Amino acid sequence: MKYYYKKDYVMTKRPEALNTPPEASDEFFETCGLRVLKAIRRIIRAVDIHSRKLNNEFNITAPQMICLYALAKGGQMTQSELSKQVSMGTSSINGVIDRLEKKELVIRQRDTKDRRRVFVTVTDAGKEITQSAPSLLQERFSDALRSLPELEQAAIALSLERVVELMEAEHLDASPNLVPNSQIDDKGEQN
Amino acid sequence: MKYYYKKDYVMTKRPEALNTPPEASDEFFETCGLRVLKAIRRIIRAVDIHSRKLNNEFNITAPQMICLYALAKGGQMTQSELSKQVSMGTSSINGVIDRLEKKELVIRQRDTKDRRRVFVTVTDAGKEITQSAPSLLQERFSDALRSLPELEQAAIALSLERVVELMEAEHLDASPNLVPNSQIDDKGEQN
DNA sequence: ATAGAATGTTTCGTACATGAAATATTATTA
DNA sequence: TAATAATATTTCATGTACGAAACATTCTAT
Repeated sequence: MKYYYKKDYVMTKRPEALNTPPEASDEFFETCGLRVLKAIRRIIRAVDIHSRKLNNEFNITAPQMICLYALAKGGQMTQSELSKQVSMGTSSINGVIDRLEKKELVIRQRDTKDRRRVFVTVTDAGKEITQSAPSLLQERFSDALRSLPELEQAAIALSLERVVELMEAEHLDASPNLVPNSQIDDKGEQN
Repeated sequence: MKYYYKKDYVMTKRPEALNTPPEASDEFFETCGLRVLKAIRRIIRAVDIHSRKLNNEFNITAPQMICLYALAKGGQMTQSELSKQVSMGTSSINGVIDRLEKKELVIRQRDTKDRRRVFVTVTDAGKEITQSAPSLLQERFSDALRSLPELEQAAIALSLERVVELMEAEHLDASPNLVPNSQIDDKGEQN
């Protein structure tokens, strides 16, 4: 029910920290908090710009690629299932699927048993894209990341996940489409 | 000059990794890279959701707050100047200022000397908001962050900034509105 | 002095992303 | 069975965010 970390990657030095810490000086925090916030904004921007570049070069954006990839990997799937897989709201997904469908990388088919459900399936053209460019998403950023020492890669992943944890804790009560979370990560981390 | 990690915050169970390291196995990377990417997407989502919540409760979104705050702190400013301050494109800023202007938290005034320029100024109502709610932006996320031990706060900030560095490296060549960067950070980090 | 370069802002088209409400379908239960 | 509840998708309004192009104004070199 509560958040947790992958068994192997845990912060050392965390036990006493829990006892010592209370008041990190406000001054220090001011710097740090703003640094974090600013960094997040810049990351968001960089992600956006990267996605546009993808779109110019390959006529597919990052969110579209992510959905296509998840569908290719997970097979036929309903939009709400997909939405959990990729951490997006159902209405956001809907637009993305619209665009993918228009490009014929994906088709929608109503379930014949329960006609409320609509399955989304990757077409052959769609599959081709995911195969020929499996790391379009990651691209040079990935190369850069890969070039860092493993330890630092892990540390970055951990920090980001920590931030996610902090941020999502706020919203657990407020996101209608979000499932409790124990549901989302069926295996410690969805996907 | 280089990034480093505080000695205390290292992963457990990873010591051999230090000796093995050069070529992070693709498998390891696969996990790590995807973890990072996924974490980033979730951060983006959390930020967005947080912003909407702000908007519901206080009728002002995070980007609007950020701009207002930057204007209050930096004083009268042109939109392109602001855009550098807050790491957003000029056309994005324009929309945000439109909305702030509509709420009368800000006014636009043409420079009488060089009539191309338009200064944006915070109104009294705007100032009041920035003062009465200086940390609306940060809110509970900040409380959470503040509650972490200093060292971990620092580690998180560092990791995020590392990610920014990696991501922005990709785009330096491709962003028409972006200034070289040495210009942006007048002191290693703008603001 | 004037054509054209440079600078600054705004508009336009597109895509994302969300929550709320509308719709469609199936399940429940009185 | 008929009202109602529950589930699933879609539509709508809003806001962010960007790049390219349109405008407006000033500067510059002829």
